[in-house]
Amino acid sequence: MATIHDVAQDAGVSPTTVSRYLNNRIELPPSTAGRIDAAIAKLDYRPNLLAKRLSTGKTEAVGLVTPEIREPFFAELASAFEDEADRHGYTVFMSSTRSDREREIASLERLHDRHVDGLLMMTNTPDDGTLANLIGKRKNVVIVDEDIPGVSVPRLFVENTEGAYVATRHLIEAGHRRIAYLGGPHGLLTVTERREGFLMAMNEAGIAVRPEYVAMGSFAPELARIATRKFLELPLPPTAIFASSDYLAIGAVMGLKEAGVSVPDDISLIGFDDMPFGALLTPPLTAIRQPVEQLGRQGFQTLLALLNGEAPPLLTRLPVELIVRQSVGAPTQKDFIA
Amino acid sequence: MATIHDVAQDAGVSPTTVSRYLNNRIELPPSTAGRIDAAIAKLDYRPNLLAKRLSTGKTEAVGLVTPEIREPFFAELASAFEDEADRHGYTVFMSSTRSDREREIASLERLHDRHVDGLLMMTNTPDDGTLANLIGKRKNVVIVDEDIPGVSVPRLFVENTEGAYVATRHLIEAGHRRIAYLGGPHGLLTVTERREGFLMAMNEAGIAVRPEYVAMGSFAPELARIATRKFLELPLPPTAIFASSDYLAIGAVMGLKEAGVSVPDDISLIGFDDMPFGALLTPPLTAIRQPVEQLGRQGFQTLLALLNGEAPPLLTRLPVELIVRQSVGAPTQKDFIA
DNA sequence: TCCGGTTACGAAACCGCTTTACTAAAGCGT
DNA sequence: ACGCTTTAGTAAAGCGGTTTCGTAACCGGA
Repeated sequence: MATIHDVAQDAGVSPTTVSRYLNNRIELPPSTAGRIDAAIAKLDYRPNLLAKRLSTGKTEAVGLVTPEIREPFFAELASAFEDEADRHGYTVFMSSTRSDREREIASLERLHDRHVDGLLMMTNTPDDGTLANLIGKRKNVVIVDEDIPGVSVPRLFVENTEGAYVATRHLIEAGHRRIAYLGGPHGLLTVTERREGFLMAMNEAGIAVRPEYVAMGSFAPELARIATRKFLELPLPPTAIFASSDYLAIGAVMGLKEAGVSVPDDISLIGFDDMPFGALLTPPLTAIRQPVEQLGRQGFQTLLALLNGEAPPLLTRLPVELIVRQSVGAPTQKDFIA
Repeated sequence: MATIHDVAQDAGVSPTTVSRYLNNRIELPPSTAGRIDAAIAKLDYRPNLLAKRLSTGKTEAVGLVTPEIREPFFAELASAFEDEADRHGYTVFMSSTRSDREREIASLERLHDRHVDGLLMMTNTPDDGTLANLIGKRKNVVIVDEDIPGVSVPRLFVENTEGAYVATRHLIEAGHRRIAYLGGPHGLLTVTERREGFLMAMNEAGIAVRPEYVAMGSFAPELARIATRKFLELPLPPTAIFASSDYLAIGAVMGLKEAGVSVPDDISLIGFDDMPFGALLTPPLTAIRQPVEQLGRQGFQTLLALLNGEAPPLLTRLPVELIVRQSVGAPTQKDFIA
């Protein structure tokens, strides 16, 4: 492979000149510039990025840490993030930690190793302080979607509370009062906030929240399925379920289907996320939509601001939106009797 | 940040010694080794990978080029690929080209720029020779899933023909004879092969393929939806549809639902891919499953073999499997009458 | 003709690590 | 006590760029 020296030699100038010419740090007479251009073309010269980076200390690359790239939410966010990065001349290192703390740490180290100029961090397991501690020592980190408490870096979240509130109101306005809630694992910001939004709407409507209508603990569809079955076996089953994530909604759909309960005729269901598959369910899932694409793009922009020495806001909240499809209806007569 | 020089100084040895010690190229007396270890710990030294790479010429990183990381098929493949790479000490650069030729080319250049030691290439738009030309000049490229004709690098495909054959047989064995086919864009290996498998099974069963039962041209659900509506408006509509991709199956489901036709009572449907959402459809989709995970893992292994100077097979075919769910039934009485 | 200012470019140090080639000192057998 | 082999290291030259500092040549004006 040709180096800058080869080009310089061929053009009859010094490497310095070639370097400066290529980086627009010098104005060259057309004749010289022409010779350099010709040499580059002739030798098919491409600057060695490694060398350039070592020399400049900038990598023009950023990292994206996701728990699991397989999951549509993260995949979509990653896609938008990458597109935005690309648009700004940055390449991105994606890594999928599979929610493994070790791998999360490794990706943070990567930043330290100057692989990347900065990174966008996502996690979905509560931090015991390890991550916070590590992030505290690094620069140029942006946290998205789920919080890592105890560090002061820019964060980008959605309006979880507001979203859950709107979802719950939607059920209440449809006439439901016996509303069940499927929540995620304890200790996570999204989980806490969404639960809060749910409680807010219930309180506001003067509806007491029955403990037997609430199931928390995981985002796994399987647990949601089981919890849903339990709801149905209650002497007085709920007339609606708010699944605080579309994955939980899937589990609920499975549980309802098994029990032969039909949505929305027998029971209403609302999700949170609005993943593409929601529209494919039968009936299509009414849900709170998270602005995933924007989360990715704005995540990069925030990171870029950080890299440019600006001071982006420490906390940004993106709005969510209610997408009405067909999984929410009025409670049936039979429920009023029961 | 501490450099190898700082460590050397602190330990009272030369950088050479530290470097060799860290790379296991030298046996040091415990006292010296201890001093170096202590210095490393004390200074929190981490080797600068950029410098190391520049020096060694190896990056220990590989690239993964996908058309669209948002799509479950590629996301899942990427996840497996990354996991396998990680297990072998490689980090991976993922890039999502959005089927844009420019971006595909850029990712190939990246390899040339020594960003990565090698890469796994996936594309889903027919090549006009540009990609083939570029790949021909590079080393350490593995092609997966879809072919780029005209280059001689290791390829990893699934048994497309066999899969389509099995799917078609499954419909025929259920009693169908009026079978429609939804195919993808022309010029793609998977499309050609799957079509071939379909034709094989039909021929073998002595069933003539009616041109009005075949719709090709794209993997977009929307087109499949429209094609499905057309099938239904035929004087003698098909009793079964073979969607040669799950995305096409989604379109078919939409079209059927709109027309109020029920699956599998009125018409049977079979897909190809077996994406996670297939199980969520109503009814759950019977489909040919592609070994996506294995495609990713074996893709990396093949690449690794290439990097190690071995000569992996130029063509590997991974088997597919029929997953029977509930979208295929017998043709109804009414169909026999019609 | 000489001076000051451009113009056009180069030498060399540096980024942080690896690796080749080499050596001082210790250990060992006789 | 001497030569030979280990042992335990080192100096220096890269890898391929960037950047700081500097200068030779030319040019116009007094």
